[in-house]
Amino acid sequence: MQGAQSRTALASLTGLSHASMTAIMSDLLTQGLVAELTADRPDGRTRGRPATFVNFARNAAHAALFELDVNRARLSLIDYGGVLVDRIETDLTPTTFAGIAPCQFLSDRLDALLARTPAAQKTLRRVAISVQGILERDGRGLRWSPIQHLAGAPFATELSVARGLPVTLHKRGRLLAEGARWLDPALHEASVATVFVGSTVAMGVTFRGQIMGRGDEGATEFGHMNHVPNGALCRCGMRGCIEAYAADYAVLRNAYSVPETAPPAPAVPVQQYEMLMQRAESGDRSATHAFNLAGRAIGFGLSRMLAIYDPSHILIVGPGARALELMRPEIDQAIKASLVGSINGAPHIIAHRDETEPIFKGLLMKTLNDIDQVDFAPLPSTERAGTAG
Amino acid sequence: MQGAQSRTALASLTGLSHASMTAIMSDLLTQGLVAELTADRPDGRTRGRPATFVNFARNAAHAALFELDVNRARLSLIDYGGVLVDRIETDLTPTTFAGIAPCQFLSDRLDALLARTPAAQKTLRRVAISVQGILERDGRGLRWSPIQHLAGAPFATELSVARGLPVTLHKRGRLLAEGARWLDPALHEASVATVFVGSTVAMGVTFRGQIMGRGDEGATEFGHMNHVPNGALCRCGMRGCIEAYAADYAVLRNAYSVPETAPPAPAVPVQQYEMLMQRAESGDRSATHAFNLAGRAIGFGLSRMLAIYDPSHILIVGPGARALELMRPEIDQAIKASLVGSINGAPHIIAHRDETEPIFKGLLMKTLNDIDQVDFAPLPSTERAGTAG
DNA sequence: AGCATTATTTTCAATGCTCGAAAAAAGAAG
DNA sequence: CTTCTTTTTTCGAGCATTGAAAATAATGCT
Repeated sequence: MQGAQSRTALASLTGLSHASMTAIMSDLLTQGLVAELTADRPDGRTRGRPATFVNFARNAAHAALFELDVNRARLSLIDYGGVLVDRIETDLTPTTFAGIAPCQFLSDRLDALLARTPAAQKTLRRVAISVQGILERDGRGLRWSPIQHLAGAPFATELSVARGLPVTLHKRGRLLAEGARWLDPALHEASVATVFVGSTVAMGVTFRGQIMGRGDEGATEFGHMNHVPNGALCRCGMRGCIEAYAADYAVLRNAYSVPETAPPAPAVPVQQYEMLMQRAESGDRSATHAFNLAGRAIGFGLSRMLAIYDPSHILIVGPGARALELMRPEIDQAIKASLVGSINGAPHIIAHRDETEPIFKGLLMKTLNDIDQVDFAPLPSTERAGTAG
Repeated sequence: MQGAQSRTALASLTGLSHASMTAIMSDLLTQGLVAELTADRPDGRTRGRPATFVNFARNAAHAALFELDVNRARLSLIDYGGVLVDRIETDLTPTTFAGIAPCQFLSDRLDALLARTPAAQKTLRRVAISVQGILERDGRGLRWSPIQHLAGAPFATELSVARGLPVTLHKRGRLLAEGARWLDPALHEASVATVFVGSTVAMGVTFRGQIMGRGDEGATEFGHMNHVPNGALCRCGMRGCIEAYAADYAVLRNAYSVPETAPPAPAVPVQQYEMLMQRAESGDRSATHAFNLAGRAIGFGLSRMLAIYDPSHILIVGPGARALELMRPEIDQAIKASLVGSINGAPHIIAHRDETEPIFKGLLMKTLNDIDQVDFAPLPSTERAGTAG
């Protein structure tokens, strides 16, 4: 979504008439949600009345986006135009949240961020947090998370009270789905499964453009789908999950022939995981074997998913996306051993290079949408979606 | 959907105003799609202006519905009011379609049906066929079916040409989903997984009232989800499918200790399957063991499904629904061994007594809807759905 | 400079769907 | 025969949307 468009372009993009577009835009202009760009853009067309471009008014609102991962916390300040204004990154360790309450940690980062951009303080509308794990049913806290000491306290509610702002919690898998829709216009209304492979294995799923999962905050637990009954020990405490074969810690464990019932490492440094890939790419037997096991787990998982849900696109994102080619033979073989795979053929599985973009994009779009839907209440929901093309 | 309702009732049911309801109904009345009932119904209310009930005009259209199963073919004539007018049943054997082309078989039954109700001939609008197996992508034929000799010929197209009528082919799993929505108003907008257990294992899935699957005719292949790599031989030719443990032929095979790589029986008589249940219910060890294996396969299948899709309701239908209590311990145990199951608890799984009703109901509603949407083109789609309550 | 050309944007009257309120209708109760 | 109750219809208004025409703002050509 880059919204600098002429009214005519928006009209054909949304399928509305020019007349409607004028009416809607004059509404939004008086509300101060969009602005006309005076700077005439150097685009090819010269004849005719020059188009006046409209865009979201960047200062109409700001939002703070936290992305919490096993080894890193990232806080981004974005404006209503979807532009990244500022960003703070912090390393996390398995003991971080043993030393500081999650709410306090988040509040401190937020202070630091706002200190650098004081102007955003007045227009800050929302805080959104991306987490891994299983959310409470009400979406206000975590029941379980691979990030140590994070589950338990309802830190979203605490932060909301402390700051007097709406704070939303989003499962990473769900944001993957949201983000994938915006990576490519072709995916926006398609059925897409987006698989994250890295410190965890997660999946976001859209079905004809709708994000699947129970309730508004639902998501899948692909990483914890059973692969082998009573199999390898997973971080979640269960045995035989896909993640226990395909996440970074699992590949590490298998590459070094650690028994698969050994407790998983709480966090794997990025470099170590990258090194494993290099070793496998250069032919190292034990590393290759570990990635084969990972591919097999993902392959059977996908084959089982295909029996229920048959997306038009399968994307692999995250640090593990680089290892897709190492895993592909096993993935293909597992899928071919199933009826759907043998009849429909293996689906197209593609790796998306930038691991963090889908999650950030998803968080960003979801939050801007929340601002539109909730904070700036009665707007036609088609309007922001229309700028996708 | 029983449409005999007063305009006032319909208004509150649909949420539309009385004024709109009057307008819509007068439209439909002049189009001849609905009729007013003159027979005053003996309902409690006496005071006030008596309500005039409106209902679908039964003679506005008719449809012929085929339900093809492994051992039986059933043809039903229904009218626009959704009322069953007549029905013909025919036993099928694995050799039936070796002797007669599917199109010819269907056409013969259709002749027999129409001979008994000649009045329907003029208003017959559509033929709809419920089948098992995997459809071609265009939905006009079968790639594979457990019904012997049925796959291959594009008999839907042939019949359509021969009769000059639209003929649609529907995967049974999909109809399960459609039918389940109409079994209970509470299910209509819910997320429901409906599992058929009997001569096959099939599943229909709705997500917030929408039926899932690729394209308009998509459905799931739950029965052919892999349960155990390289496991029992399935009718589909693959190994380790859930069906190869949980369908009637699989239970039979396991109960008699036939090796699980032995070719599946092409059809199992209903009585034999019922007898197995009785033996298991009265404590027979080998029968109990066979149903345990079936429960385990279904349980792991559901647990794997839950990792991706978490429905609010799980229904078990079909002949095997009677055996649910035999299978439930293994189902529960398999689900409890997964992260989602252990955190969210085992979902509510309920058996639906009448096995054929969901499929027939689904076929009926889908076909009536097709008549509305396609044949009586530009009607507001809310109108029929509104009569659900 | 003046006019034709081109493309964008706005205006305007009309359409279609919806609604709330009031009115009309059809009986029962008193 | 009047009053009451409930259903159904009528009526005018509101609202989002549209196509067509008009207005606008530039360039290109003579």
